[in-house]
Amino acid sequence: MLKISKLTDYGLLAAVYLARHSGEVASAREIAEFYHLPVPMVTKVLKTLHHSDVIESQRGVGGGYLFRGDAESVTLGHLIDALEGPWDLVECETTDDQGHATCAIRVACPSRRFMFGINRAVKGAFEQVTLGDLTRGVMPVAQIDKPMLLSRAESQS
Amino acid sequence: MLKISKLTDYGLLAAVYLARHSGEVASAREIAEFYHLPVPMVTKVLKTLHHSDVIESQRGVGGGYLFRGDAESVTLGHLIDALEGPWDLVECETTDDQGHATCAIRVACPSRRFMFGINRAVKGAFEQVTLGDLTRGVMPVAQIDKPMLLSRAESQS
DNA sequence: TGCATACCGTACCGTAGTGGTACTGTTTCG
DNA sequence: CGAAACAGTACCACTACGGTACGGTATGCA
Repeated sequence: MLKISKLTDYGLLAAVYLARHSGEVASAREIAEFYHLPVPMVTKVLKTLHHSDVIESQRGVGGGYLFRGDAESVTLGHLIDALEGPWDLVECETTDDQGHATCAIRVACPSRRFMFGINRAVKGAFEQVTLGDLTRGVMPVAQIDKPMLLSRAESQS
Repeated sequence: MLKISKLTDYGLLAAVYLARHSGEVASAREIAEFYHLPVPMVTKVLKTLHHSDVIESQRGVGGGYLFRGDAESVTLGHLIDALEGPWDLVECETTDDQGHATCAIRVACPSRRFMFGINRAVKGAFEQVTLGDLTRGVMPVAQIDKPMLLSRAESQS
């Protein structure tokens, strides 16, 4: 349905919260209450972010999660990768462990090289937005450079 | 899971097929066999495209579907809208019949004005690719103009 | 007139992913 | 030693997706 899962959505919110309070420890409950979200959901997503080394965790009383580092060097693409796992707009794009495309309808592939481009376009857009932008509430505007686009298509065909 | 549904995928393939044979009538089976896809799936998606007035249909013996018009004036965004229906990256963005946002977690909204931007960014990217590009197998490259982006954010806050 | 072709509409179903909950550890601090 | 908070895993209801089936209608041709 072409939408980000709620879990990923929550993850972005949590990441923004921690980035806004950079260096400070915040418990899962604190974040959940701030956004009025179910605590278990937030803990789940925080674990995921921790596994991807986006945030740090501190166990025990007074523990929680914290973001330490440069918010400008963490991209939205990075966050979504961490939260959604490997993803692609179309199945044909997904690759297995060896990096081989697991293509269901091979015959179609040659007739839609464009899908690779669309996929890359969206990923590229995500890659250019940083966590810092998100914390500042930035509203990015995507553009596709048409002329460059066409020349690219020729050179890569 | 942030991916286009297979039905939409099939729809794009079908649209490309018809655009490549512009003005000619092609049956659902012809298209299905070309891409090695199940016929009922292709018919379903062709009906959808027809409902959105993207393609025309001809019933009876020797009938089928055909694309007539300017492939350059049909955008990828248009096609995806037709195939996926109204969509948004996050639920918070979706609006009801009156255009009001049906927001589950209202408190979070102010803290993520960025989501509107991301959403618009992706839609904007889709809007700049035409059916003509798709038939030519173009590989678009998305770009976000960062400086313009920031000034926009300020002016719109 | 009859029949085959092909679109039209709708309903159905198995499966997988999503959203959410629960429970049992394990670490840390007071 | 007990409360707070993370870690890990398992579970479940529900929805959407992918796919199929079937009865209906319009068209062309013999």
